[in-house]
Amino acid sequence: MLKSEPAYSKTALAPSIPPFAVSVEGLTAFEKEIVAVFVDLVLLLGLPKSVGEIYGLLFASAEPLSFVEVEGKLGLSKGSVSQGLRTLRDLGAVREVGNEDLGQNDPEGAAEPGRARPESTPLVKERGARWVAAVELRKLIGSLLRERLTPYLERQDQRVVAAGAALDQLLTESKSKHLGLLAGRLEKLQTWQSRTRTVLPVIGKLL
Amino acid sequence: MLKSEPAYSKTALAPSIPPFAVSVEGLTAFEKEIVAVFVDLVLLLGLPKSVGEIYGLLFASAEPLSFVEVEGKLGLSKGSVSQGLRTLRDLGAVREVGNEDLGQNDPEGAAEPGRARPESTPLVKERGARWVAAVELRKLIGSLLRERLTPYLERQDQRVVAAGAALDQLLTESKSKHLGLLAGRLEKLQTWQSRTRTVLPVIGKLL
DNA sequence: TCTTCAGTTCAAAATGAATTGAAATCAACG
DNA sequence: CGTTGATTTCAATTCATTTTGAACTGAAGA
Repeated sequence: MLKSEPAYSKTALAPSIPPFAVSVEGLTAFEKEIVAVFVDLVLLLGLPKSVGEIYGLLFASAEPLSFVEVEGKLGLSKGSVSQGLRTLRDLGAVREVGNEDLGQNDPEGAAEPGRARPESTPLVKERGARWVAAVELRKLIGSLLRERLTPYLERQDQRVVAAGAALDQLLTESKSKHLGLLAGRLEKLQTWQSRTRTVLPVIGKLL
Repeated sequence: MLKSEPAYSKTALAPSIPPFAVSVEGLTAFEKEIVAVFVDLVLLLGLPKSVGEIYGLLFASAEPLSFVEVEGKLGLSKGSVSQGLRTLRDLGAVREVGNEDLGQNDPEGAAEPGRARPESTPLVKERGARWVAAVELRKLIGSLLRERLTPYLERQDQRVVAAGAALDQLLTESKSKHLGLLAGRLEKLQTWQSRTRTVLPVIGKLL
């Protein structure tokens, strides 16, 4: 459901201030910095900027935020918020929590739609879900990396094999000469690849 | 320029990475696979596809290739080849070699009208440079990674510091309450960041 | 049932990096 | 020097992707 690709973006809505110009009017300095941190991280990993903005905002928020709050604070369109939240949920980076009582934070478990409704009590009557950042960065980064790296490694494997076959073909046709050199290079590719395979999990542990 | 003459249109509907590139007609199966390997690598690292194509072609070639050969074989524009070779040279991924001793003629021999190098004039008439892939993959990947990661890490450092300052600000204004939670998160960010710093060099060694 | 509003979908618009192409530059050679 | 061909430069274009926004869905609630 996700793909990749390097990309840069810029938020609309603030055409007047060229360089930094973010739509984020309503963010505190703290929130802005944290958002920037995650925007960069996410761009580095090839996800859309808006995804980083949303995660950063939730990470910087002590209480869960609603869809509408995210939309408003970041000045993103509904579409972007919807897709961004879904992406993040699928990655395990963000969690939906019941909206029962906003007084608390750090909720856990039980988020079923059929929650108690204190009748006639004032306060919240919003029905929308609320979102919190899942803060285990390790897992977050892990799943992001895995999501891109796994398909990548598979493709590369196939290609190296195919290249080997093609080279064998050339060898039997044996106009050989420089072919030994090419064989050597291909071998380098292979060893590098298998090394990657063994090293990556270790890295996962280390981080 | 002008207009029309699109000649080739790409499949705009295919969302994933299409394995077939329009340009590569004159490549052997071996070359195609190797090129694909490096195109993917390079895209993963956020560099332009053409850079991967060029490096892949050189990696798959037993002899050095000239600018024009690269251009022709890959069907890239001069501009792309120029920029790509420069990028690769700056990365240390590719090296310019003198064209004095070509040892042999063109690998394909089809397009080029004979080497026509009579003995008496030992020195080439071609003056263009020729290019080889620097095959130490370790260094290649290393410099690619370093090139993106270093500025990234610097920026992130600054931001985390700024976020800390902003949070302190909030703390002294002390509308505190949830702020402890935020402080905890910020700390997580800091530790994760320093861990990254220490782990990355290790990774560099391992690969 | 009707209304409202949170959330989704998807076609169209906006964006910005990669690529092109043509003119400018440069280097060797005659 | 002047020509020729190789390489660079850079504005214009293309292309892939993200973002938007309006129409839609569906559940609460009156």
